Amino acid sequence: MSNSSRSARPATAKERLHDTEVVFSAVAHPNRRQILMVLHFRGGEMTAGEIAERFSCRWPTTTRHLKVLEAAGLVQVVPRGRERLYRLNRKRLIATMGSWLEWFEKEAAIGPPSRTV
Amino acid sequence: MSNSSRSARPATAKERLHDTEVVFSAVAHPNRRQILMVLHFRGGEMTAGEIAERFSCRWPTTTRHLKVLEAAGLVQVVPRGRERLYRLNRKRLIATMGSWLEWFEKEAAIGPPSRTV
DNA sequence: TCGTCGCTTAGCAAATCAGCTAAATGAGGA
DNA sequence: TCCTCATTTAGCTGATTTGCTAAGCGACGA
Repeated sequence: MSNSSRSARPATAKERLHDTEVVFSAVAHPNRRQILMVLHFRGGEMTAGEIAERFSCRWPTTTRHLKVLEAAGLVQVVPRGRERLYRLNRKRLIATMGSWLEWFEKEAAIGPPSRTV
Repeated sequence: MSNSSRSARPATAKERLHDTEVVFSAVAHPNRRQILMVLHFRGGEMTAGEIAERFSCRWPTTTRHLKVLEAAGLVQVVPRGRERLYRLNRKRLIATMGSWLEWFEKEAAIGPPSRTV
């Protein structure tokens, strides 16, 4: 993740562009959206196993989805014994998608951002 | 498009699910996000040619992106002479993505929607 | 220390996607 | 009528994605 939430300094345009890219790609898949939902509605924290047992696909497939979400900065992992606790990064989800969507809420007057895409 | 904006009756859960799916898939590609942006910041209406000339890829490729956006209900086409005018459906973009995102803004208390994904 | 549990990694196959070129279509103008 | 312009359709190719199974690995309990 090129995520700004890791550093104190505000994100550069390039970083924001990258964030948009990885987040939008991550949420493109229904199972990954579902994982985020489940995670959110179960309090924001679940082990890999708890997540995997809720899906029809095999465990390794879920693992990979989780890796995509992690790479997008939408979840973080905390190893706990032999389990892995996945934690939803709700703030990042809302910030990244929300600020993209906001461009369409303003009336089109000023002109587009320099490729915020 | 299974879009509710076409009929007067409120969308069923199944339709909303489908809408989420096609919209999120459509905005997953950077060029398609860019098309929506350009369209928005140029007033919401452009011909296929005006759109195509802003992109590095060939015209047929842009045409296909436009078809994806159209199938998602994010743009509508109005033939005008030998041109095709593409019109942004900003309301649908905001409604579909916004209402999905809203699930994460509420505190997780009530439980998830019945597979709104 | 040995087996099991929880999960990930490796690697394969099928499907989908995004780019391209070439050809087709349909409206308008000469 | 015939040509050209604006755009789409058809069809190919290579890259990426998503699913799977099998194997690996570290933590824990017996």
